[in-house]
Amino acid sequence: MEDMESLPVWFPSRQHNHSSCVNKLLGDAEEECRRQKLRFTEHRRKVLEIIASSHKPLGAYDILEQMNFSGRRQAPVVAYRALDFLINLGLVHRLNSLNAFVACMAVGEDHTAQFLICRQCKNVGELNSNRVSERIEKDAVEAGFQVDQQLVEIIGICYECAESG
Amino acid sequence: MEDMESLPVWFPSRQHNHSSCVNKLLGDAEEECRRQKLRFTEHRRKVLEIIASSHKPLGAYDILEQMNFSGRRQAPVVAYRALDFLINLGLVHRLNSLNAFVACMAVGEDHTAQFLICRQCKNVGELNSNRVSERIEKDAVEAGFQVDQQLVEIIGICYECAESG
DNA sequence: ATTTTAATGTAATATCATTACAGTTTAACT
DNA sequence: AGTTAAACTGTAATGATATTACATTAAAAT
Repeated sequence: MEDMESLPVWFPSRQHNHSSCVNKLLGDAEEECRRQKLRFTEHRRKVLEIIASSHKPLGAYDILEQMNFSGRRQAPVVAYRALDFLINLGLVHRLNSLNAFVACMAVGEDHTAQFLICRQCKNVGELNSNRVSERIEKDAVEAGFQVDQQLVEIIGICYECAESG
Repeated sequence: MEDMESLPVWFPSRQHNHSSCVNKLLGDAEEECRRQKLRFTEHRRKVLEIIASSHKPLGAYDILEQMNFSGRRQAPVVAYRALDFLINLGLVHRLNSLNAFVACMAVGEDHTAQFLICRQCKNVGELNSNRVSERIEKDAVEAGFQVDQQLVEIIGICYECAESG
């Protein structure tokens, strides 16, 4: 029988307002850091802000460019260090098919991040379907494989792009 | 109700003999090229041979090293050109989480390649579960997303590694 | 205050992949 | 067979992504 739970899907709409995302994520980050006694430094805040301001995936060097305070360009490792930190905290995801990064849209909720990547508008959303992750888990186990991590990236066309031709 | 079809899963066993894989793949390649009137050149054959001789994913530069006839080292683009060709033919897959390449173990069979990557022995297999791909397709569509391509990489521990501690 | 741990600054280098263009081979077409 | 077009190769340069190493500074723990 079909599972009838609703899908926890998220995709940025055209009239979507970024600043609320940024605020939410910064809040989540601060709370999470307080809880885990981690330091939310300037670099980390800045990188999170940059990523959260875009629902299109950003490369590490794109982020770096936006980190230039007063013309001073940071070394790549500065961005990568902050990214590692944010990824470990679950605030940022890495898209392996694009070598790029997006803000997590389901912070806190326990989810296997399944990404919806629109190849037209380049926006990225999350389809965090338990049905998918459980199906993968079950079939892998049935095949004798013990799953530690799932990586699901779905490339296609989002609703708005499909509508507008 | 549970779908009872058996899973088309493949994973290299310890006593697995590579040379039969190589032969099968070279045969598949020749046939496919004849059918599509494409040229199966020396570079392409060599790259396929190298990849098929390993079930551990190889980076482009690993492959390149093994292409050195008589000490002469090839330029990277030579490997990438052959890889592109073989990937388009469906004989080789790219693992996005590893920036590496493996031979396809289900040539001809229509499959969405779902990879099982053992983080201990580094071997890679294919779990080509229609149940998984259909679940992804359905849930994405339900979420208003039109799927062109699925990318599923499952990282964990294979049966033999789990057994041996 | 002192010690320890974590984060930063900076430079260098490693790794992965593509572009550009001239030359050659193969296939297709009179 | 000779000509043309298409595909493949050789070679060099460069672009894009990511990590290592190590000295210094800042923060937290004792």
